[in-house]
Amino acid sequence: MRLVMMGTGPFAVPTFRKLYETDHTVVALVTGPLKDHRPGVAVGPMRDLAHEHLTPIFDPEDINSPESQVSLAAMEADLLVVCDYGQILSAAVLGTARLGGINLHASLLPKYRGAAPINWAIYHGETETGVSVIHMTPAVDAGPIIAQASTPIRPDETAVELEARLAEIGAWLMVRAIDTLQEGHVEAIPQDPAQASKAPRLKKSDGLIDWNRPAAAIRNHVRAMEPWPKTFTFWHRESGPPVRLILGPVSALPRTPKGVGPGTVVEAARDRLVVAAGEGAVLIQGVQPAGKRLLSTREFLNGHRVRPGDRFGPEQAPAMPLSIASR
RNA sequence: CGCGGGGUGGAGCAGUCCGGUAGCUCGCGAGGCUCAUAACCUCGAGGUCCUAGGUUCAAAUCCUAGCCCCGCAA
Repeated sequence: MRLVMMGTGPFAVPTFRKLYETDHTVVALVTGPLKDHRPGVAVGPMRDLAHEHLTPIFDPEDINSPESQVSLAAMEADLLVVCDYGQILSAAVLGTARLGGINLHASLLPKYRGAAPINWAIYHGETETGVSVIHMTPAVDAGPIIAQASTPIRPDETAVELEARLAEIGAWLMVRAIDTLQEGHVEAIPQDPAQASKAPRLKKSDGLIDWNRPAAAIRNHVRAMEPWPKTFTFWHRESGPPVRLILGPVSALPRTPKGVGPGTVVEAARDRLVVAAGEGAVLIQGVQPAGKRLLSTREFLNGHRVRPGDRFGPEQAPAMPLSIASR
């Protein structure tokens, strides 16, 4: 079949690579426009792969514009293979290929529809997720499911690690789906809207830690927000403005410190930095101060006088120890 | 010219505004204490304060130019 690959981000790379190992023809790569044209800026693995195989690149600002549709139609594709592309395709665009488009989505649809399914799955403490290949419809991530595969989420797996695994599984699933499509007999299963949930694109503010949540939830938060926006909090000192800290790896400690409110530093010595959470406590194993690289807790504490009793929390509202009173 | 932070013994930082003896927490070395220790005590080594020029009696600190590193830009 004549395939048009549509993808931009790293999640699409394994799928794109695998297409070249099939008997199908990759007619073109459709990808996001280059943002920074300065020399020396990497153009990205998707473009590199296309160059390597002498595949033409099409990178319109707006894929749904009439001009873009004309260009797509001229490719006379059988199928649009879409993965981590970044733009929503109109019905007209989907119609430019004989069989329409299929999309690889990194969740067990209908759960976690949207741009950041991996991150939100980890954030919510899911122990299993997967990939789905759907037939594309104008409603985002809502088309009938052609193929699906699940995988467990390891307890300490970060979003980056999970994404890499799912991309590989997804590439394999995509190729299988394409082959079944070619054979013509596809039993696509409609999604149950009642089971649907949302996984919206991440915002920087999604990285702000809420120390009132249980320690285990904070740990999930930290591993979910990789590689962006990361999780951060503010260290409120006796003197000077609050310092923004990006958290490195953290562990959840089961014991809830007595007599202090969530966000209070309960230990700050050597290589141990422990902060009270709403339930349990969080052991911070690495810290990145604003404008600095990631420091081990030991390095950080050598240079910064964090003391037990200091508060971690949002930038505003020091939220003086609300409850010296014990629980 | 995208925005911002920074360059001070091996690590992380303070000192810079307001020029005047190189400081803190560690690490390293020697010794001591201890049944013992990542604990504690004593002593010690180790620094062109990024570079070049300028101002000055005197520059880590002020002025000018440059180099390099990092974070955020989704």
